[in-house]
Amino acid sequence: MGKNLVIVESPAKAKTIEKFLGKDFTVMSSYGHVRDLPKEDISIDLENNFEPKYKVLPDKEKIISELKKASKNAEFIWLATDEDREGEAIAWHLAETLNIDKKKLKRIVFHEITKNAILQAIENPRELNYKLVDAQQARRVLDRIVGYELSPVLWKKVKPSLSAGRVQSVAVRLIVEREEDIKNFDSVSDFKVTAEFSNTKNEILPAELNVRFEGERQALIYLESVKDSSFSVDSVEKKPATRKPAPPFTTSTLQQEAARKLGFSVSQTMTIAQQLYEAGQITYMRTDSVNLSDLALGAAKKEIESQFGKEYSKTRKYTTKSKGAQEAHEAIRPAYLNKKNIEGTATQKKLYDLIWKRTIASQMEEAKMEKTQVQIVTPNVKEFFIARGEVIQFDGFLKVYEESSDDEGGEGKGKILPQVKKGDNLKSEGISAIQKFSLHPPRYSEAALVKKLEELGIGRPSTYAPIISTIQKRNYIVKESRLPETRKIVHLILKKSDIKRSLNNENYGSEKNKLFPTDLGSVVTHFLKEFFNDIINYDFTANVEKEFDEIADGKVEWHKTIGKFYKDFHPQVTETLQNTGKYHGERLLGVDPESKKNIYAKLGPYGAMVQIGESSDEVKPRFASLLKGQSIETIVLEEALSLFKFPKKIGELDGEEVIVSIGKYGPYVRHAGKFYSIPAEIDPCAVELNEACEIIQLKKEKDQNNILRTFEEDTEIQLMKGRYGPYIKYKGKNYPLGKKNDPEKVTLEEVRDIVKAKDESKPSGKTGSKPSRKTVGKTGSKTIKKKSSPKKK
DNA sequence: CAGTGAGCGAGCTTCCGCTTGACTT
Repeated sequence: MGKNLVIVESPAKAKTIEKFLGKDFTVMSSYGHVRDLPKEDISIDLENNFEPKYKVLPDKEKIISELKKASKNAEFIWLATDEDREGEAIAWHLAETLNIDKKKLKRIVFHEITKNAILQAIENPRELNYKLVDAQQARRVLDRIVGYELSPVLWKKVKPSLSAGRVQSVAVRLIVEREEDIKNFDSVSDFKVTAEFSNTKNEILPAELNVRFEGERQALIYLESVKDSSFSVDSVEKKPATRKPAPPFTTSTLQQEAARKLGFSVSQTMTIAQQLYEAGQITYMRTDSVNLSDLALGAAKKEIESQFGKEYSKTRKYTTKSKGAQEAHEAIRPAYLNKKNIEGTATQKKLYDLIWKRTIASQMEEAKMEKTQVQIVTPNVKEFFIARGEVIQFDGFLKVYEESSDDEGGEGKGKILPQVKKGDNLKSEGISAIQKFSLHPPRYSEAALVKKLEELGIGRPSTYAPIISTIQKRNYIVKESRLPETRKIVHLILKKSDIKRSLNNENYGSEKNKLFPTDLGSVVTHFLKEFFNDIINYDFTANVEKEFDEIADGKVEWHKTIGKFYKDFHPQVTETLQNTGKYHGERLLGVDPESKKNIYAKLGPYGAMVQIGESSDEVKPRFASLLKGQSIETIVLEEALSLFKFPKKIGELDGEEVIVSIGKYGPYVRHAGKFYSIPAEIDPCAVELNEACEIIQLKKEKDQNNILRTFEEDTEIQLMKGRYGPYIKYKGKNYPLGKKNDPEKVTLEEVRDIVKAKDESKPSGKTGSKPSRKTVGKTGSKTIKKKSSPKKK
């Protein structure tokens, strides 16, 4: 044991640093926060100056006892946690928990994991910054109060087990409001006119008219007016332009680019980045900084000069503009810039390649272009055509990498125009006026949501991925794809003095992996907006961040800030609990023509439903659940009425009744005592006998196909094809076959052994139970039970 | 595996931000 103990947050970081320091230093890791407010209750003394009651996190007991042992033997303890609010707090919690003697404690910080930076840090130790620690305590206490006072309001007024918080509730709100914008969006159409012209060498010049026409009539009038016209070049304008590379990756921009270029989900990107980090291939992946170390700048320069030449290199220092950035780390970059490729899985290679290119490009010269704009006119007609082109004169960083963008566009980007000059006559090869519908605002993808949250200063690099999974787990939002719909659009084509009109099909509205609000998400958001608007305001976080900064600057005392907040907030909680009834997001759809009673759509205890009659009536109202794809916000009376028609007899098959109905697991067909789910894309209201028979037949075939093998000796055992490879199905339970066993060759005996082995290892039959071998001190008597709700996909 | 939807009240749920692993049908 060395006489110096250094503590950092991440074990991978510890490993690297240990190499830089001599044998007198032992480097250990805290694995993040070690102490926190226990989750069982609010753990803040609300009457007594908001004193937090911290406790060592249950899964950190072991690491704390190891750190304690090591710190006893050390002469000095160097707390080298990150230089930001959370890092300072971790250092303080460590000092407190390990009971470190003040004379032995040294606080050091570094922003880059380079030998120089670390040795320099060791030369310049400082004290703990208690003001910064207090800013973190304020942040922690505020989040706890908001989360643990708001959630119970939802339990009582909306539904049990719901959650609300400073971050998650705003994330859900963004998605709910975007969906409302889309619902309220009126698509209008106009006519875009494009043409292809040819010069004397028969080279094609594509162009667009300078205006769009409001309707078909105006478009037609225009086409008529140029039916027999001649076209000529009125002007050729050339302008130089440049394009600059994007800054190096932060967590948020990496997530966005990996989604656009590689199709990775936000959590997938983080998992792969973590693997690269642990393998020492990239720097830390949870960062809000675009800064590169001098070492990296030098390495990039050398790499660029040797690969592309001196003229391609340009050293650039980027500064962060994102709100609330704390910049404790470097940007995400390759650990060694001269390593263009790495060993690893396909996805690791792809992500590394992206990071390498982005980093290198950020240190390259800008691209130089010449943009050309040609105006093409017709005698006696005021509208004119514009052809745009772009010629790259020096590719610069484009040689390596270009950032993608979510929206299409880039007029004439990279398009080269044929040579023409003023006065040249051009021949029209065809002019078309095509109806264009305006597009509703786009739905958020995971990465787009992260981008928006970052803009609002909400959430941190370490939480972007968890936020997205939390609000999905809570069933506030869902990630879904939707098939396109088709509509007819008008095409008017003028060719050789002849105008042809046609109606063409256009696909629109297809969505891939976008975020949609659920009814629950909408209702909860509306509730919070009505009663706690200031908490889920988009600038709430930005405002409290300013106050945290004041605490960190020593201008205010943290208890005061929290006291001021609580004085306003808590009465809203008690007020809402006392004076409001249940909130179900009820919406009146109309009147039932049969009973003349009102029909409502609302959130019931089992999800969204429609209801005929009032809840207060003596006669119980009738209820029916909404189908997938329907929502409280958008369902109309007619659709509601058809939901009350189930269960519905639709005919007979083989002498037995065929019935369509809606159950716990969605719509189904029932026949001869068996149930067959109706796929989501089929509307159960429209299912008739023919289609029902098809559904039955299809299900039977599919079941047949998933069976890999059966055994004559024991028909209860089946080998099945599953998502995670072949598995054994036996008496309603599943057992993975294991990679070693070939489903074609395995014997019945071996299969029985696998079943027996698994049943014996887990006699309860419950899967995924935690191996909590460590007894948890005092709380040992209070058994913490995990909810046993198997998650459905 | 294919109903249920009130009200009462047992006992439970819940936050954000640091970290890394575990493991499915």
